[in-house]
Amino acid sequence: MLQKLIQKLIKGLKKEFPEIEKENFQFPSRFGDISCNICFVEGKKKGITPKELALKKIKKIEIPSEFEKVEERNGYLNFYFNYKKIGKEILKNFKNKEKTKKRIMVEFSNPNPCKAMHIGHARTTFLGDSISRILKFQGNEIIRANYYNDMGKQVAKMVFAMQKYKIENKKKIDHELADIYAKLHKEIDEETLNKKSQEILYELENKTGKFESEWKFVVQNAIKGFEETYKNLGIKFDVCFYENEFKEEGKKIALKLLKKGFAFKHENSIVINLEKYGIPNTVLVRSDGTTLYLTSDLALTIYKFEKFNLASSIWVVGSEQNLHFRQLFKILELLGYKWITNCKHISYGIVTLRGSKMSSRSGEYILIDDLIDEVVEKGIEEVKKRNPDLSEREIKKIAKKIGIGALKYDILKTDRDRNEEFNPNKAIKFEGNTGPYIQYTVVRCNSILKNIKEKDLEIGKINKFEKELLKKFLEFPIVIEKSREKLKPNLICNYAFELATIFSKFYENCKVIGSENESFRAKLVKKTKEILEICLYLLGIEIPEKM
RNA sequence: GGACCUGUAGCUCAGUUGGAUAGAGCACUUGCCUCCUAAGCAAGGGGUCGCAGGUGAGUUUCUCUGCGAAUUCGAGUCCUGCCAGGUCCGCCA
Repeated sequence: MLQKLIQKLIKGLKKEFPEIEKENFQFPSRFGDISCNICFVEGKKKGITPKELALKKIKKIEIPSEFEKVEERNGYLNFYFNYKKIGKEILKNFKNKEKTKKRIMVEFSNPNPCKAMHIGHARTTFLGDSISRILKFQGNEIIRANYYNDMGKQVAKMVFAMQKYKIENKKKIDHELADIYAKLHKEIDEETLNKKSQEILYELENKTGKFESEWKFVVQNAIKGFEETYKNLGIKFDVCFYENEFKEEGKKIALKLLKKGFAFKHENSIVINLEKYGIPNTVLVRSDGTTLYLTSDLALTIYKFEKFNLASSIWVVGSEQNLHFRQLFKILELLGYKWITNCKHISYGIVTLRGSKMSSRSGEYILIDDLIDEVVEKGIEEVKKRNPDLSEREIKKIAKKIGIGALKYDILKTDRDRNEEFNPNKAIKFEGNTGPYIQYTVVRCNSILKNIKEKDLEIGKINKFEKELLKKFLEFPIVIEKSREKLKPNLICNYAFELATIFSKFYENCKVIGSENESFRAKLVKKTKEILEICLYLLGIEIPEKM
């Protein structure tokens, strides 16, 4: 729709400005509805100031009927929409164009079975969920994958901890495991810990049966704990991978790399040679024959493409693993896999708490589960205040949607390239630029629509609040497109908040029910609701019926 | 030391392809519920956009046999250098 409008402008301006193209236009613009900088470009060439040129040309310009007027200001041409004419078109349903229908795997969350999930994990989990939704909305077939690193040094340490400490079953099991993991690091010196865990890992990886029962206990219970958390958060996966299943195949690949001359032996370990590509070398197989995370990831990635016939594969993993993915992709390229060009690492900055990174070792972290409890508790309080007649069950249901919505929005609204300072007090706020504010706006929309009968659309005089809404609607497809392209959910947050703010102003100033412009205003309400619903859906946030 | 990311209001963050007078939220001050939900709206103060320089006789990139093409009126946005913070450069994941 916007493209069409700009094309019409270009057609109208072509006679006076032969070189004009769509890059000369800006939407949205702070001045007018669409602004145009062509006079700066052509003025320069002709040696005339933009203002002079603009004033000279402005009278000769033909403006299409979709526009009401054009103004010169500081050398810019500012165009104003004829909202009455284009209103109906804007209010039509948003259609998703360019359905791509590719099969894409999105791997995210990947918690370690010796750390209960903390806020750091929330970022990959919410980002992964949202990115999956954004890609699915485009028409793609998405396979959501979770990868459990159930076979590595951390897990070996955990097994060691199991021998030293008792599980008391007083807390959620994954929390208790996290506690003894932290305790282990506090009480045992690093050298002993390393030595001991390496011994355990050797037995586990070679499947000798030793330590197997402890290992199973740790992994199964940790995952059980995670599943409960996912359920609370409304996060689902289509497939789960377990690192232990890719160890053997990984080792074979390492040997193949060795044979082909891409890797070399160093003191009995196998090292991949990437230096000539400007990437640091790294070990694929330890001297004792055990393998590393990268090694199994090689096998897993090949498996993904072969088994699922993927068009593309995406990993939502923190920026601390940027190098890992460069290495992974380079090695697969060396092995000749063509699909490697369709692999993408979506990285994000760390979540910090009071300026420093959270650490499961030190015990300095906030658990997602604890935060969920807190935020739902607050939700219950707030819902009760406003809806004292509802049943306890009803209240809790609503409170959960609001609380978890607040949490997800808080994490997602920061650009993923940045580190994110997490403030628990802010994350459970329900006012301002928050999830609940957006939810509240939708609930208000519904509350109006409930009391109104749909009539034929008639557009009368349009005031500035109504214009602002129409203009914002026009921006929606651009935002969707951009968030897809960059895979950045925070762009959706920004837009949703801006739209909700514009709507709230409209709501405050324009009575809908029983007004002269009822049919038109009702349609604006409906459209706002529809767009915000899509935004919240793409962010993975549910909408309560009441608030 | 090298690679990547970040630096915008007291705090947390937006800022489109370079575009006009740099914006929110929180916090603080003050108004607004007989009226579609006050989780809202209205008003107010608060800024060296880390610092410095550069952007058509130049530099960089692309392309070609050579010719050539792109990039400037305007920088928070692009380029270079410096400073500060973060992450990684483990036989961790």
